[in-house]
Amino acid sequence: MQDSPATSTLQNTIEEAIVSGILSARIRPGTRLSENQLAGLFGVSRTRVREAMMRLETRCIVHVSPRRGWFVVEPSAEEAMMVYGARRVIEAGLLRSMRVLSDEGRAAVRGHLAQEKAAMDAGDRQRLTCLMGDFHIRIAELAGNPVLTEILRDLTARTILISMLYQSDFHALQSHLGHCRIADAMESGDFAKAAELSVEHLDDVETGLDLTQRPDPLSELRSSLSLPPRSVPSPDGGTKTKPTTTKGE
Amino acid sequence: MQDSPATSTLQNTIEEAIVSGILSARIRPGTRLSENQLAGLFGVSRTRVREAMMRLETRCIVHVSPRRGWFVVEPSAEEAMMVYGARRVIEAGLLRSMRVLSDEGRAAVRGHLAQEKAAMDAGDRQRLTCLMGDFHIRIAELAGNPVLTEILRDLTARTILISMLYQSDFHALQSHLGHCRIADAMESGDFAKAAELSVEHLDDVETGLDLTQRPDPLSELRSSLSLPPRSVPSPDGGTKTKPTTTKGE
DNA sequence: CTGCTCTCGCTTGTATGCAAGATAGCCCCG
DNA sequence: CGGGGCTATCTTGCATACAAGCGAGAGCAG
Repeated sequence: MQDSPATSTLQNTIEEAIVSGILSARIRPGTRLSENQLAGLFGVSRTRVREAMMRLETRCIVHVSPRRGWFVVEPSAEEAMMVYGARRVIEAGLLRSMRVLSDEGRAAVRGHLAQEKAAMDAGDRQRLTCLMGDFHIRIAELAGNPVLTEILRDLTARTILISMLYQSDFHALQSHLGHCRIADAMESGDFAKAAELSVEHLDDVETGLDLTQRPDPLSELRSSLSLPPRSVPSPDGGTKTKPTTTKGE
Repeated sequence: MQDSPATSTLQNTIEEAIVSGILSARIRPGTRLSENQLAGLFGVSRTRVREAMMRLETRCIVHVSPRRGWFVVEPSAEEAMMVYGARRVIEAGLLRSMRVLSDEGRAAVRGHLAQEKAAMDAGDRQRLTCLMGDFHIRIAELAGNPVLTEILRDLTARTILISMLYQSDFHALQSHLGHCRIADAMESGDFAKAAELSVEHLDDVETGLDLTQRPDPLSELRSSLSLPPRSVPSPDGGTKTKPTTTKGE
């Protein structure tokens, strides 16, 4: 199976280090990723860092502003909606395509929900964010299609960036309950219902976002000057260029 | 403003040239892509070619065999099933998520089907392959989600590679009729039915593949020797097309 | 004639060097 | 004191140089 990242070890080290940093909410959107810094950090030359960056760029996780630097993407409100839309489609389709839930599958889901609950009780928001995203990846995994799993992993990474940008308050309990309901439906073999619940759940999460709070303080100025909304590097709708300053926190 | 404005135009040129070559079935799976050759062809240095290759590699379109070269992927039978599985999930989910079909949408679909028919009547198999893949991309486009469109584009590219490997006889008429049925369901507003038809259609296409005909004639020998399954993509070197050689047709 | 070995050439892998652009800060001017 | 331009510096962009590995083919031994 060629989809798994096992090609060149160190190369993927850089790439996956950043992805895992995002998945665990340790790297914020807009973070600048200096080639030199990373090169020093990993003890390699810029060449390999650049390669990792370009790979991440094709995965829509990182973005380059020419001659200025690499930045972790800050999805716009439109992109955010697209990502959630894509997740709704894929996850619902995935659940609907499932026929049985194996015993290991059930155990995995149960175990995951327990972890969610533990993190919630401990108030560990960072870990919770990570687990909340992982839940959907787990489901994709037990559907047994690595292609889809890979796709959802990247979408989840973007989702986490989105929530770091727009999520004012984290309705952890609500999300957790959503997951539980989905799991219940799956265990009862009603995958159509699980699919519906999944759509609802993603809707809830998306509604919980405050998409009015702009990550780019200049966007309204930009539009009032009728400048191109955002530089769009890839056909899929792009990321914006933004000064290096992250908004104060 | 669909593609890169002025920054990495050439970069994307190499990448998209290869993808479009695959989408139009002009580049066969297993084709060797020499960095030097491509560099000369595009008038750039190997660096940029390598960058394009790595981007394509993260999209699972190209594959590198260390110190031997870059090759267009030759999906295994398992991968082929995974790709079809992913497409079923995504396309069915997509159709099911649609609510209306705009007038332009209907026109686009109709126009596309007409093109299919024309190519079929003309017996232009290459063009037909291209159009057949494009149909699904078109549908994704009119769902209005660029994220999903992008994903499906890459899956379609892989699908075309798969069909070049495993499709012994091309049931063009059957596929075309499948497309027509899906379009009909969409026009009548019955997207659930369109989704079902789409799943059936992809099933048909997949069933039409001869997944027993191995792209790697040595695979059984390899497995009987308990070597790693297919780390070397093109060991036969006989009938495979070479990059600059136009194969007769 | 067959089979082994060694070498040469061609491939990618990686680092480095130089060029170009953008930003920030300074200096000069009004 | 404020503003405009200039330079200094830091960033990426790209090409090139060198290193390392794999394979094909020549040459040689049996």
